[in-house]
Amino acid sequence: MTSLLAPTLREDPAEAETASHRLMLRAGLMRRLAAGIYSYLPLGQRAIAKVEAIVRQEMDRQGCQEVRLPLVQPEELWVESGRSAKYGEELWRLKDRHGRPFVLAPTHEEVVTDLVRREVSSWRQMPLILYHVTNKYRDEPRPRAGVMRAREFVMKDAYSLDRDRDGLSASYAKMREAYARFCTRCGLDWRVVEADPGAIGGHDTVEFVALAGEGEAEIVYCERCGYAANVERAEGGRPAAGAEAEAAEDAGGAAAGPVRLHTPGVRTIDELCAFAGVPASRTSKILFYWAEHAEGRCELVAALVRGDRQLNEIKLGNAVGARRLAMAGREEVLALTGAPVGSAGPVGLRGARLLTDLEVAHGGGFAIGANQEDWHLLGAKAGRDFDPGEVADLRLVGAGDPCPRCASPLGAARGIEVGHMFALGAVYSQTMGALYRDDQGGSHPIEMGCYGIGVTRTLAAVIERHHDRDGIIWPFAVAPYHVAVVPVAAGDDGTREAAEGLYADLRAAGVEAVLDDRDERPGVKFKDADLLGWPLRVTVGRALRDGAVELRRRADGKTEMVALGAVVATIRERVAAGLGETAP
RNA sequence: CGGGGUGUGGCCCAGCUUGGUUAGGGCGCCUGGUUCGGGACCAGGAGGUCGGCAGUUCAAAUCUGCCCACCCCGACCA
Repeated sequence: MTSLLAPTLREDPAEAETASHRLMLRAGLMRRLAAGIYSYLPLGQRAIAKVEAIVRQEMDRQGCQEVRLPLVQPEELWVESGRSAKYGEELWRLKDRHGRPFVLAPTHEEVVTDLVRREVSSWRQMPLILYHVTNKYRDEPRPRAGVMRAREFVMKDAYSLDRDRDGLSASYAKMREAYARFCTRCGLDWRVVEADPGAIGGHDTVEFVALAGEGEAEIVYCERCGYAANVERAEGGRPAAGAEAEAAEDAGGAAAGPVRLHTPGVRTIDELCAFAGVPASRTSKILFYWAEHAEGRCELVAALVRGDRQLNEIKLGNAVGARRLAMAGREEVLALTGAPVGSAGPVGLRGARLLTDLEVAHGGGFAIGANQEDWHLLGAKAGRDFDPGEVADLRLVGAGDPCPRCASPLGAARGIEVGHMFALGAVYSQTMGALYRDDQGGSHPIEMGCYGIGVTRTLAAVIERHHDRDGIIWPFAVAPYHVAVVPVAAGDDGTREAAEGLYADLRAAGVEAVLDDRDERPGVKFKDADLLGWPLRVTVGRALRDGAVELRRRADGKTEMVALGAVVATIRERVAAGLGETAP
C-alpha cells in the first residue's frame, strides 16, 4: 500500500452528507473536480470495474452484444428525434471549431436508431440487443450526494431491436432477468417497481430500486400481492365499493342537493374541517395549473382531489398531455372563479379544463368551495352538482393507501434508482425512419426497448447498503480487493518477511490482495482497513509465535486463528464463499 | 431558477460581530529521535493570492458592492 494511491481522510469531508458520498471521499475512492464531476482513484476505479464486469457478464448471458458509441453527437440527431427541445438545458451542448452544434451524450437512443436504420434492414437481423458502458453527461440543475446524481457518470445502456411487439416483450423479459441478477450479485436489497414513462415515451417501464433511506426515489409496495410502484406512478384507483355507497348516503341521496354554508375567513382545508365539522376525507380541493404543451401553447387546468390527498403533478401532466406544469397565481384564480383560492370550487367552473380524481368522481358528499368568497357547499356530488370534466387518477399514493390490485394497505420506502427499462415500441424508429422488411417484403418500424444501469450510482447504492460507523463493508463481488495483509510491528524482520511471503503466495494463488506495508502503527492500519472495507483482513503479528495469523471478517468482526501453512487455502475458500453469498 | 449556507496551507476548523505589527490551532506532509495490537510522543521544518475583482480607510481575512465556486432544501430530473 505504500505505492497505492488511496488517500484516506481521518475526518469527514465538509462537502459530503450522505454516507456513500462521505465514504467514497474518505476512503479515497474518488475526488471532486467540479460539481457532479469526479476523478476516480485506483480503488474507486477497481470497484467500478467490478460492477462493470458483473453487468457485462449478465448482458452477455442474455446474448447481448457490446459496442462502443460516441459520447459526442451531432445535435441534429436530437433535433430530428425532437428531444433537443424536450431535454432543454440538461442537454450539454458544445460547438466544434466550425460552429457546428454537438451535444455530450446523456443517453444513446438517437445514435442507436441512426445506426440501425442504416445497418438493419431485414427481419433476419433481429432480434438484436446492443449495449455499451460509457460516461454519460447530463447538465443537472442540481447535482447532489456525490455520484448519486452527478453530471458525468458511468452508465450501461442497452437497446433491443425486434420485429414486433412479441419480440420486444421477449427482449424486455430477458433484460428484466439480467437486471434482477445484476442487483442481487451487487449485494443490493432491491425491488422492481412500475414507473412513469415520462418524456421518453413508450408503453411499459420499470425501475430497479435499491432500498436506502437516503435514496431519492419513493416507492410503495404491497406485501400481499407483490404490487410495487414508484409513487410517481402508483395507481390511486377508485374508493372501495362500500365507501362509495357510504359516500352516496352522505350526499343525501340522489334527489338532494348540496347545502350552502357561510364560512367567513375559512381558507384552508384544516379550517374548513374545523368550521364545518367534517373530516378532511369528506372535503375536496381544487388546484389550478398552467399547462405548457409541446408546441408552447398554454392552457389553464383545474384539478380536483380529496382534501386529505396530495395531487400527483406527474399524473396531472400526463393526463393533460403537458410538457410542464406551473401553479396558477392567486389573482388568476380569483379572476377565473370570482372567488379567492380558499373558496374556489368546481361548480359552474368555466375557462379552465377540469379534471377530477377518481376518488372524488366516484365519491360523494364533499365539502367544496362555492366559488363565492366565504361560502362553501356541503354534500356536493360529482355528476349531480357539478360536471366533473375529465375523470382521471390524479392523487399521490402513499403508505397505508389501499393496493390498487388487492386493496391491502401499501407500504412505503425510499431507494436509489439503479436501473430503468422502457419498452419503447416504435417511437424512435418511427420518427427517425428505422424500418425493416418482413418476410413478405412489407416495411415496418423496428420495435425498440432501452435499458439503463447507473454503474457509478450502483456503487453508491452498494455503500449505502453496506457500511457502518467505521467505514465501508464491501460485498466480495464489488470489493476492490478481497483481502488485506496487515503486518503489525513493522520493525520486526520476521513479521515483515512473513507478511510479504503470505502476500506473494496469495497473489500467486490468484487472490486479490493488498499488503499494508506502510510504516504506520497498528491502530492506523486497522482503522484504514475498516474504512476501506476489505472483506477480509489478515493480521500478521503476535500469533506468528505459534506459527499462525489472524483472519478477520469485516462484515461481522469475527476473527479466527489460521496456521501459516493453511492461510492461502483458507482465504481462497472464504473468498469463494463470499462471492457465493450474493450469487443469484 | 427560488430559499439557506460556506469559501482561511492537502484535510477539519478558529479568527470576522467591535478593521490595527510577522494570520492561528488540530490532522496530514518532511527531518531526527523514542515508540509499536485499534487513528502515539518529543524536537525541528516546509507549505497561504484569507475564492476573485473593485471600493471605503492611514490600515481590510475582518466593512461595502459586484462576480465566481461549492454544499444543503425546493423546483427540475428517461
